[in-house]
Amino acid sequence: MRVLVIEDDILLGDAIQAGLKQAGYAVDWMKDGVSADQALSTEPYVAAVLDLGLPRLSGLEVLRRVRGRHTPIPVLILTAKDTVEDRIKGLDAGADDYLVKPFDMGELTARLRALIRRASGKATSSLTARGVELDVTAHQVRYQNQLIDLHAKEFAVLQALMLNTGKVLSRSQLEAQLYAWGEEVESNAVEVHVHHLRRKLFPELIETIRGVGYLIPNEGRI
Amino acid sequence: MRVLVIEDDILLGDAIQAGLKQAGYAVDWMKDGVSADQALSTEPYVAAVLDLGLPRLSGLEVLRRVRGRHTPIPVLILTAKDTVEDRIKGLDAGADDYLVKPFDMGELTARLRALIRRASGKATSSLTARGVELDVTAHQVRYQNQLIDLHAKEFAVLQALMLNTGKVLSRSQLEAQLYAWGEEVESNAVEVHVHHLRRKLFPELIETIRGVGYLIPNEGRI
DNA sequence: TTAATCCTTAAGTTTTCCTTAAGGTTGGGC
DNA sequence: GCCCAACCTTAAGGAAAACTTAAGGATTAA
Repeated sequence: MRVLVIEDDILLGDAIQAGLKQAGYAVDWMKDGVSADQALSTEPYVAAVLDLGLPRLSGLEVLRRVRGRHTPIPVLILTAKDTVEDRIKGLDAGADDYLVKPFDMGELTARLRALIRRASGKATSSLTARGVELDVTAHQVRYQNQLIDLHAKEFAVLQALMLNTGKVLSRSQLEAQLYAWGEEVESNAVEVHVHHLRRKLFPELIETIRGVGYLIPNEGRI
Repeated sequence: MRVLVIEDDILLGDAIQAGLKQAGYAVDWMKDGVSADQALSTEPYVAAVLDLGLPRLSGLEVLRRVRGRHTPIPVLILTAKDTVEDRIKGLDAGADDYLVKPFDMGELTARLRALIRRASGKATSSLTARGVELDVTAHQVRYQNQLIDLHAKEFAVLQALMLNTGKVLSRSQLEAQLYAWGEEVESNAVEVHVHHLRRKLFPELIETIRGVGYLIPNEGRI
């Protein structure tokens, strides 16, 4: 789950980045509109947190460009308390939610979580596939009524696969979702996580499509 | 299209009910949580509009019970302007969208329409020809309701031919699609893959045009 | 800071599958 | 009907991909 934070204020940006990492996201942080726009058009983020007051290219313009490309990524905008006007413009330009500064980190993560879930088209905050239930909010996984202890990266891999049940995700797609810019891996780390998941849950849960990637099959397969 | 409205305020509930009926829905209206929960577990609604402040059983609890039964029905919650907290709890509990009171009826119907569309629309990118169904995202092929296990290169050949149903593809055209620059093949590899496809599916699926190439004929031909 | 936990790395092992090539078969031109 | 070329069929060797394991490095918590 990779998110992009677009914020020019160093103090605030740092706090947001830290808070979101704490919450388990891979976080990229851009400090101006141009590079944010660039990043949004190339990297697979699940959501973006966007401050409307930005140098070089306004937040509003970044948002318009994103929507102009028909990118359906959820965007949460940050506005100052007194700029009701901006907030409305933001929502009109395609933002999905807003927060008024100053705000509580807990609220930010909660809203982001809700946005991501809604965007994925899943009704509940828990995903289920083949008897495995993954609770996004509580960061817990249950199988045969047992709590399974998963490490953060294992959880992230499983979540990505379960959000895309029935679709193959290539190793590089998984990596792109798991690692922020600058923390890429150059080894078989994903393979190892998959291996651990299979051991902690059950081997058939994750299928290997040789030469293509991994998938969790849909229920109802033979 | 049957929807359930859960609202204890008589005035508001009546207005919502009238508006939705106007918009063409069959509307049931429940005024407390217990009966709403009851109705949701027995009747086939396509969506629910849920006020969070309810007597007997809170809206939040109703929502949790619905999701606890893994009912994937879209739920739109109504909240008062000053209860941001509630709204977030609602979204986390599995609501799909929210509206802040007071709201415009037109907006309610618009959002509801969007939710229902999203819930019913699940796009699968699959090709079909002569009873063979190829799902690109899942990397799966089905024939006579059976999953057929294809290797990566076989899948690629079949995909290329199915994307061009009714057209002849020469061996070199196929090779161009299968191999990146620098890994060209200098043997009859494509022939072998075609052979395997014919064996795993059925021989007539892929026709040979001697001296030209291969094709999958259009439906309606021999 | 230390200690504990978790993640990445890398090397060895296993598995899968792709190419290759040789021999058989078919089809069409003469 | 014969011959050549194109295509089919088969099987095996080798190579690439994925699995497994363990250790050291990094990160987090105390």
